[in-house]
Amino acid sequence: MNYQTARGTHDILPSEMAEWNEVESIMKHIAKAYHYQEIRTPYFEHLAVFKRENDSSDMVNKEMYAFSTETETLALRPEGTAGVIRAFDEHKLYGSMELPAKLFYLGAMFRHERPQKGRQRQFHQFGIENIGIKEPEVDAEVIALGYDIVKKLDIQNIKVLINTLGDDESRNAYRTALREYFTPHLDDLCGDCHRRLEQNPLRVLDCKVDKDKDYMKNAPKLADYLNEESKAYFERVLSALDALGIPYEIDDHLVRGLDYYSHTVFEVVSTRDDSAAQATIFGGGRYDHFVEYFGGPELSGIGFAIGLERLISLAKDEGYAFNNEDEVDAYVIGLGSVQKEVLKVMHELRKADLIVDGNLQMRSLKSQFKSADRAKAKAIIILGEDEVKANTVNIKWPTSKEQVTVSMEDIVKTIKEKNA
RNA sequence: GCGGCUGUGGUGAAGUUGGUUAACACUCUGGAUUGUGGCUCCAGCAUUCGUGGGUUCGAGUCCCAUCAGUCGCCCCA
Repeated sequence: MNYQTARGTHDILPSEMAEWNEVESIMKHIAKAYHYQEIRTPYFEHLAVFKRENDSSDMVNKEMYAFSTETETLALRPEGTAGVIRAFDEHKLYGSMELPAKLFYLGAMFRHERPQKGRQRQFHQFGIENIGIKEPEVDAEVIALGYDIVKKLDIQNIKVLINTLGDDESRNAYRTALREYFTPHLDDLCGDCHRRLEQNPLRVLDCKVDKDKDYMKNAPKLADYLNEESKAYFERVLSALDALGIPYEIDDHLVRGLDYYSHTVFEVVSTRDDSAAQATIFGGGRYDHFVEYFGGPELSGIGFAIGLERLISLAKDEGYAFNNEDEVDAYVIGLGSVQKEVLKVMHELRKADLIVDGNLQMRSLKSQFKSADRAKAKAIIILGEDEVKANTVNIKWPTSKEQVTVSMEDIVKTIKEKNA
């Protein structure tokens, strides 16, 4: 029997938690600054929430953890947006919340892919959804929020890729053109592309298998099928980004894997060489019909998701200094049979809201000092049988080596004064 | 899902054409030194080389399978 984490899953160990907590707190902080509110949806939902008709994405078609009970078919969530929109509609938040509804989420996602660096089967995403208002400036604001997070972690080597898929009219016209164009080449297209041509012809352009074929290069361009409205919308998004000082690159091949997008789509990628194949830090876009799909009104929304594992690993690579907050205000050393007294002293200090550790074994003074060092104690309290008799303790501050003897009653006061 | 590479203690690793006590460094544990440590010195810490089979008189070293990681593809966060 082999007891190890399932393939593509990972324990986050105590030594790593400080980084996670810091990154999560930065993200929550920034989300708050943009006046977003947190929402938590279940880790599994009815399969149908994720697997929607006409969805050609691999994530939904090949990578989902789906399972059945006697009465229902469920799936572990592969992404956050579907659950959030489902909740938004189910609880009719469009009626009770000010629009745009500004929501953020944080949690694990599950995809059955072959693991690699920056790609796990259980991974964590922070994401936001801004639902109900369709204005180019909102799109820019959403991108700015993600950009702020990345910048806050001192990640410099990135670029923002952006594109527009246009509105329904533009995209339909373009789809028709693509189908007409590719149908004569059908025999020459790869298997995935056959499916894509049916479900979402835009993604044929994205195909890496067929990309070098001549007819690919001469394929119709989306830009030529955008109507004036869509072009104007995109222009305003770009000019808003300019106003915010966010540099970007227009990438007309950026289509993105999820089929529900329209208008603005974007992706922020690392430009570091060591980022390997998994360079995308966050990505997202606008969706026009998602809210209706789950039974709500016709509202447009926009959102993105950030991969936490990738973000943390990049922040480290880029030299971001994480705080190590595991130090202790006081460590209590006991000499002789004083365990009970040590316990009492610790108890008093903890009641006073201090972080305290101490030694409850019979151990040599030396090894106890070692433990105190390891606990990064700001103050070391030494308590022996003599002190117990005299109702005092010795307190030593390791950095200054200063030591005082105080009465039991004054420990909390002394520690608080000296540590501050 | 496809192809390549890798897998030795808590960590970084050495291990020659298979040859019998698995180097070295760090960490750790104990002691020198049960009343003031972080230096120094001494001692200890892998019946075993990811796991399971096989070849062989003999396997960490060869073969097969399997698991995991990693790189590329695909996809994406």
